[in-house]
Amino acid sequence: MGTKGEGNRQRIIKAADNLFYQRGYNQTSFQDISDATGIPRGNFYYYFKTKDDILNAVVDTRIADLQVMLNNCESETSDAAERLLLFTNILEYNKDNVIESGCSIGSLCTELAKDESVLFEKSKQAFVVLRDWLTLQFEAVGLTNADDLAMDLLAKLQGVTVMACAFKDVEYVERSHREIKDWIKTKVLN
Amino acid sequence: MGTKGEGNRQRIIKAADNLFYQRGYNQTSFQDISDATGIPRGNFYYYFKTKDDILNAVVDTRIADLQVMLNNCESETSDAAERLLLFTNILEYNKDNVIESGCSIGSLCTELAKDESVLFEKSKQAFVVLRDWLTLQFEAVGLTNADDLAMDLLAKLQGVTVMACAFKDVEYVERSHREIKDWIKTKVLN
DNA sequence: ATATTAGTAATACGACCGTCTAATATTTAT
DNA sequence: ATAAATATTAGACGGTCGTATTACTAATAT
Repeated sequence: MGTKGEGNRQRIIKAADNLFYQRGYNQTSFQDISDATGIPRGNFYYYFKTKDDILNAVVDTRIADLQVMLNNCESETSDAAERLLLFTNILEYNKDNVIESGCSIGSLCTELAKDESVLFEKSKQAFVVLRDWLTLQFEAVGLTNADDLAMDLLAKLQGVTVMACAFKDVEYVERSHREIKDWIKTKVLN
Repeated sequence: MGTKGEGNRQRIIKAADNLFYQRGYNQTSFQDISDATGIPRGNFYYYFKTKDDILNAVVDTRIADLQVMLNNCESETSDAAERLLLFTNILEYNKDNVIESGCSIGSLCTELAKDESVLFEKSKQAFVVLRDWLTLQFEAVGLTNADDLAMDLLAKLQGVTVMACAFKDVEYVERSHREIKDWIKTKVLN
């Protein structure tokens, strides 16, 4: 069965993932993906009915990647507070990409929120995964307003990302990362 | 001299302003602006050489509007701390739009950062105006790291905006607005 | 009144978009 | 070996995009 086919499918998704992140969904054409992969446009429709389907697959892989990252945080330590601190490292780990293109999830939601389409709901799913996981961790440290704190932490990360991308400031990212970790510690100690 | 012409020019800018906000820059066509104004496409090029020129004019009017708002904050009170609190009211004042389309400045920068073009630099100017004004206010209350605090406040607003737009949550905006005002108060009292 | 300018409007251009079809090649199963 | 299923490829389709050109009307100045 389609082992070679799956290879091409994966290559299309991976290239689309990068392009959607670096150029935006609407600004990425089939030709762009074709150029990036060497796979002719016509072949895309063997794997995906529409461009929307490609985005669906991209978001699914992004969510899967997130799950892996969250699982790594969980296997690293059983201390929920420590897990939260580990989680925030994505900011510093991806700081170069953040400065260049923002957050892959946040910028996609921001873009698709303006289309009032079903694609926005799909892009939102990645945020839901993060929100739910963060809520669990804040609950695990005994905080009652865990969901609020989950939203607050995500908002902090998104805010830093938007400003860092706008002003192309690496030091600002590093400083903000430290302050976010401090904020987590103060919340957790109460 | 062209009084009627200026009228049409203003109508084009205003319609483009709204459409760029609600649909994004790249997703807004000349046809969309034509439909919104009743002004035929062909007439646009009498006032603007390119679509980029329209965006330039839109950003200029947005900055002018921001200046008016900041001047209102200044004329309302001479207390810089109070001015900062007044400034944050834009979040609650525009909460319906925020939930639907995000921040007009932030989402534009996020979109255009992916084009690596000169348009991004233009869109960034609105952020610069806000950052400079906020820095002045934090300095006026005697804080040494005023520019950092200006960035932090903008990041808070942007973060709340992204999350509020993603989850379409009005109560979250209101709660966050209260917490941002509390944060300003704690910073100002030290 | 008439020449000149300012402003309006219709339309065409080439390029590119997402989509689709049909022909071909490759792999798999019998 | 051959039929069937899987996979690949090129090219055409209609539509829309930003842009440009041209003809037209309204206003202004001499």
